[in-house]
Amino acid sequence: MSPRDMSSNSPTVNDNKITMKPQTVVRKICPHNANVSCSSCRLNELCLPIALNKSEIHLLDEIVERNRPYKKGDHLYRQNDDFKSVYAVRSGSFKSYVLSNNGQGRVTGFFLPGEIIGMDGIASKHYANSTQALEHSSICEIPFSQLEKLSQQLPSLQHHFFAIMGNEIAKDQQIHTLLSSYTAEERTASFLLGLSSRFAHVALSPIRYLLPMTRSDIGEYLGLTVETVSRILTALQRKGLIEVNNREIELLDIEALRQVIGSK
Amino acid sequence: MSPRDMSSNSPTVNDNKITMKPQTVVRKICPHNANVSCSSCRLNELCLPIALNKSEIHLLDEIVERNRPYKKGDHLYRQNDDFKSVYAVRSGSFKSYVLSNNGQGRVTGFFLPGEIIGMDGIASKHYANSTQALEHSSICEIPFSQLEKLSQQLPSLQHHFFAIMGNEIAKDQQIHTLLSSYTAEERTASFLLGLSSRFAHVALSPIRYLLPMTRSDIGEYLGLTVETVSRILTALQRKGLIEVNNREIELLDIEALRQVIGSK
DNA sequence: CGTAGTGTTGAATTGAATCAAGTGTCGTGG
DNA sequence: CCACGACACTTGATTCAATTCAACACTACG
Repeated sequence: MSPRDMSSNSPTVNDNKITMKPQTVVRKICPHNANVSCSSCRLNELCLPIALNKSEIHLLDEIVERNRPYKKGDHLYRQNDDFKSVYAVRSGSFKSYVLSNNGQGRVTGFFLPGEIIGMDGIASKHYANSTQALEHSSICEIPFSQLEKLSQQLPSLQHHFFAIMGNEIAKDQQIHTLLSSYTAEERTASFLLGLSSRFAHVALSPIRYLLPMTRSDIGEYLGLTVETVSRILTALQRKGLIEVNNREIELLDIEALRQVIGSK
Repeated sequence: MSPRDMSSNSPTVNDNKITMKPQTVVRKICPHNANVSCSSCRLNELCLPIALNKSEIHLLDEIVERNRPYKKGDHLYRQNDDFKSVYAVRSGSFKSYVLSNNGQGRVTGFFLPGEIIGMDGIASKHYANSTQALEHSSICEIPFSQLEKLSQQLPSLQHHFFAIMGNEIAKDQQIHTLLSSYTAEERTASFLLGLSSRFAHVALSPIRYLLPMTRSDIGEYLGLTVETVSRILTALQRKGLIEVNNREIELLDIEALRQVIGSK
């Protein structure tokens, strides 16, 4: 159940912190952006606010910039741009990729609602990849220097952001293992199951979903060619483990899919 | 060897925890552990203390535990152990690995002096892999909850640790690209060059060094078999790019090695 | 309603794995 | 200090999973 309901009417107490407060409340109420505040966002639990109490969430709300929506193909930032913010996906999806010298792209990540983008730029102060919307999408931009400042004041925010970064590191290492030892079929099964549980997190069906990315994106992410991805999907379908219709995926036998990667 | 002689003569001061400081100075001066304090550690700039001033470093010194040396094969922690600390390599080297269900291990990382180990456990509170010493090695253990507390007090420490984690994320994504699109030769060349610059960071020769790990470790890390690693090293040697003698590597033509991965 | 992008399928090729048979090296205990 | 055994490493022959090349079908959007 969500924290929600926050007394919408009390601009009173909670802000004592950073400099000024009244205006921010006004901004939060801005009409044409429905679920605009962190406290009322249904992704609450995935994104940064988890573990913050109400007054803390208001402080976070103040630094979050809710940009205009991005349409398919729009870039959030490009490889080597100055690092300024991390981003939380509000709706839609994104992919990160790098371009090799020979022109080929390699996809380094996909991002669904509630997930955080851009942490690869923190250390070098430049984004290490480009990221673009895979469909019409919206984003919360969180200026990193402000996030750092706020983390000084809110131990639970610092703790949570360490956890988010640690989670990213753990996930990246799982992918390392996948890429270094899984077959094409194992990679694909693992990918489909991974998407499944990420969709479940945002209250979408874990057994029937639309792929936001192309076969080519999947291939570049998994270290396979488009043709191989296509063939594996067909093969998994023939075995009765999934049903594929273009971008629509249905997982018919999750247990058997888990078996595919069972020994790994 | 035993946990070292711990000041055999002063059962006094140094044990009790945080909150007191004068004693810590005593500990730092403990004779048989030459570069024991962060401020005098030659890895200063790689590890956490960078960007801290002297009094801040003293605070850090207080929470760092300098464990007894580890010998080859000793485990720092094992997969699924409770997460408690991150570790900075003081000397020697370590590898992290996971065991797959079918018994095979896959190496997820190598760690040289000045590098930080264990961040994969931050989010889940359990280490996601096992890590063990590749040779006789020593470590600084940094209890994470204390690091968090101290980061609340020292903005530059928080900033630096965010950067360390961001760097780990960026590195992991480079490896993603390597594993998903490089050939065996490109992976190997990239690996040798990567080690080269990491050795350079700790003031060791970037053109002539000893591999702390086996061919098999390298293979498990790069997603190749031992045989392939061996063949590639031989091939690079035949081409005159490197000289290999068992674990000893000499980079004869760094520019040509870069060319190997040039188009990527 | 056409065209560019996306996806599928088949046949041939190939890079790396596997299988196999060694040699080399190191640490330990006799 | 040497010999032994366990690893670590190398090299060759063969196999195989995935890529490459090629041709075609679908679909979606301006």
